[in-house]
Amino acid sequence: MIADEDKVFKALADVSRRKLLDRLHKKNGLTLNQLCEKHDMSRQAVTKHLILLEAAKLVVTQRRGREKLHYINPVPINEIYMRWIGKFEQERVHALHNLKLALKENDHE
Amino acid sequence: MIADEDKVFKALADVSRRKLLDRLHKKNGLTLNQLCEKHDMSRQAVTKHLILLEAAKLVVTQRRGREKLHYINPVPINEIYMRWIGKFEQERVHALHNLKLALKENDHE
DNA sequence: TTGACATGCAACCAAATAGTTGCATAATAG
DNA sequence: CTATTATGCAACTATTTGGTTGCATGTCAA
Repeated sequence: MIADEDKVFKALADVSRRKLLDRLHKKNGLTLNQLCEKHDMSRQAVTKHLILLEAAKLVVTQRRGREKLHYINPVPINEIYMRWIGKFEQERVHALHNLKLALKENDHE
Repeated sequence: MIADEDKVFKALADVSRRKLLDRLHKKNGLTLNQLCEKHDMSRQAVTKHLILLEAAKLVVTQRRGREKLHYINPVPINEIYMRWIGKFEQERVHALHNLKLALKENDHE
């Protein structure tokens, strides 16, 4: 069973949090202050979002002196896909993937 | 771009709505009343959830006389996976690698 | 036609959410 | 040491969310 499926879904439900994940995806290991730049809200608001992302284990953190580094953790998203989304979509996604491969192969000819 | 990415994520954020999708996945084309059975809430609460699922295009409906039939639609979930979740998964190994490096660095202190 | 059944609509309520501000604490640079 | 920087904590607020109840509408069966 997924430990905190609900936490993951709820964490992903907010566009600000998805944007934070996007930023960590582009550049991993950002500090809180770095994550606050380019976001139109207070540092404390960002902190709260990061707390939820951490609780959902979508982000893991590490202290370096007075800084807190944030790293994206893809495992929960993978689990969501494997155990929940997959049950609806697995066959379809695989079919599309195979189709894409086939078309790519065709390109090479 | 995904038309209503936010609506889909928000629709999936509630456990009652995920359970409704589960039930439609097991047996498609259920009426509102059938969906209300086995759920510990009023018919109107279920209706509201179904409205959100419909708005996110996760469920499509069809009238048959005085009944309303509900069908699961896997397309939005597929899009979420392909365009959003996939981009994290592609980098999964890379991200884990960075995390491992960071933790290792911390060890050296 | 009339009563029962299936769904729709609107007003209301409590709790959760997303945000704010102000102050506290801890680490680093000079 | 002291000032600055980076983060943490707490109280407060407005809005959204998930639920309720009551009544209305539309369809079907007897």
